[in-house]
Amino acid sequence: MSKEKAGATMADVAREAGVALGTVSRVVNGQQVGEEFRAKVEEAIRRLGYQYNSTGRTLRTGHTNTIALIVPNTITPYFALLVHYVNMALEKRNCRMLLCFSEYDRDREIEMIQMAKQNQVDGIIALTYNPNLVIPDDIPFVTIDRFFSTSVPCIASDNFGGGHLAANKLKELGCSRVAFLQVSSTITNEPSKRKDGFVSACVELGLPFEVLVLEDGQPYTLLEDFLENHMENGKLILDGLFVGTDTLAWRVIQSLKKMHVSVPEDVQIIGFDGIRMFGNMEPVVSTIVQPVADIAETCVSTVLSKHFANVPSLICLPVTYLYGGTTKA
Amino acid sequence: MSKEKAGATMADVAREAGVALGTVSRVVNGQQVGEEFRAKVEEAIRRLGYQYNSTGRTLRTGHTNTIALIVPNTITPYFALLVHYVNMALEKRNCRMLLCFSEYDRDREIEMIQMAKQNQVDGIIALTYNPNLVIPDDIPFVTIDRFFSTSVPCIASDNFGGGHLAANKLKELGCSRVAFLQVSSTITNEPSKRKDGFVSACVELGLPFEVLVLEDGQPYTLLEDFLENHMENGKLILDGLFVGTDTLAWRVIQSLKKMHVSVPEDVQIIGFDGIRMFGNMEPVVSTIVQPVADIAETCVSTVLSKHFANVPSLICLPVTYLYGGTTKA
DNA sequence: TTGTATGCGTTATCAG
DNA sequence: CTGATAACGCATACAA
Repeated sequence: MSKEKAGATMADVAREAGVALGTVSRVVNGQQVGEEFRAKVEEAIRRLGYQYNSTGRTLRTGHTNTIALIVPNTITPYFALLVHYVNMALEKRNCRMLLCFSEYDRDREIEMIQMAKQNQVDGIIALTYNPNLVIPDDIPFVTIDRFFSTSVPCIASDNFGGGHLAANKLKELGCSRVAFLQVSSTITNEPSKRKDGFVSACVELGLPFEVLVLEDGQPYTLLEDFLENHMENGKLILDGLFVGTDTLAWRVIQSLKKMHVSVPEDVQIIGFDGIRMFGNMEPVVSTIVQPVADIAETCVSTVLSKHFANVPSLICLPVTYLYGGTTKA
Repeated sequence: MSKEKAGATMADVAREAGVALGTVSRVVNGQQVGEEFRAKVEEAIRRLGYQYNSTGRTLRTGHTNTIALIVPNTITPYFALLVHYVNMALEKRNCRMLLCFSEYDRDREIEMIQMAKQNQVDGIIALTYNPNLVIPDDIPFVTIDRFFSTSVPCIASDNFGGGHLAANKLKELGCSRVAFLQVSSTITNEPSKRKDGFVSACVELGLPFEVLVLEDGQPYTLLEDFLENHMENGKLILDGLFVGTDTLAWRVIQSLKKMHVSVPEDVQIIGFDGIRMFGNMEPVVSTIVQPVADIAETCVSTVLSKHFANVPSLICLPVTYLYGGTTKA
């Protein structure tokens, strides 16, 4: 009785209601329609159990209200957060998310972009690592954490400011000899500026510092070697560490534990990202927090911007310090 | 020279190549085509920079090679893992993922399903909590962790077996008085069986046990009260805890720390899920590991099954024990 | 094997 | 304000 047929179309509804196809479309899209007509159409929709089919509109109009998001994976907590907030920002605007994982594979990054275009997405938001990725110019494209050119908007945290903040915080907490530790990808991207900000602040503050940046393929043991080399009489001669990511900070802490160096008593540690236990509980380490929700929101509003051509080419969003047990309170 | 026009279609390619539209379609879809024709078409595709548009095919054939995945969010590590493996399993089959977050909101769960249908997805995989969710019967629908009816395939871990395993493990590790702790959602779902398996094994083993199941809205302090009530002379009279999730296990450990009870010396703790630090590092607690990759793979192969009607209505996948520092080694 | 022609469900233009 | 009709890009049944 209630459902006559599985795939009723607007044409079926029109026939059932005794009106024209166009009228049904107007009702469905909430446009101006006479009250009696609207009632007839709505009744017919109910009777037939009509379900809107977005494919027709896409074919006709060319847009899908769908944005592709390309990230390496969703296992890494930072990416998981990003995916979450991007999707929420999209949904607020009645958009869908096509989620793609590159797994740090440069060929896949290229395939995903092509696939997204074949699916007529209205735009692409991507966090990529392919050193010579070519950005399509026929579709709004926004990158996260990586600047390509002035015609490709890049959204990032204020990485430089974050490095600056970390150095100042360590100084303020009484550190007198610090180091910056990082595992860096081969490409130059915005996160590379964490070091620059840190170094700049150390110089300003007159705070003695060292820097160790491991290239992506190099073994983690090099970092442990660095720490070993800074031990004297069983004590670490550094009393403050700024580490490029929370993940790496965590590993460093495990290493220090094995070396019987206590955190934060012997050495204070600040990470970067703002990762929390189980996603929303306490922070894993004292850290510089990326404003993930803001980043996501900005990516979405940028990629959907009506005047995409006039959009800023680099937007850096402010970071904050968060105590997480690995610094003095 | 290379790109004549942004939106070349098969018709354009056909004209450029001097062949029929159908021939282009056949070439693009890798069907049998004469060698000379194929060459002409491929050349024209190259010249025009033709990009396949999947919308036309969807309109024509009704399928999208897209599956909707509905989960509460992606901040919670377990869901983030699930999303990851589902997407990988889909991609292996050349399918896309439309990711939807319900945020535990029952109304949103309903909206997401409707939205997915409007977007012509080929199937839906959902992990939901709406107590009276009505499952559409006109589209393949697979649920995770929750049995609806024999016509709706449910994929889950062997939760009962996991509870059993936890009890046996605690016994084997020398525990003599144990408890099960859980915060349970209001609906009955597969994870509810963790308790049943645990209780069943304790009875078999003659292991004294207690059970505390908090309803979803109840405050966590009730759990702390339970622990306090089992203190005698500053010592906990329980020496083994099986906790419904790793997240809760972690919170319990924090509470115990405040009560000066040490883990695993005074009390051994086993969680459930298999969450790791930063997604892929060491486990957070000793735990029963859900086979997330298998679950994802099974969901995908089930929802895409050619004979969806004949698919099993409940598939339970084996869990394993993993040492994570909160039990004796 | 290749060409031709139709229709998938919708939007938008144009008449009425 | 409503009705009729022509696209949108592609797959496919049918004719050649």
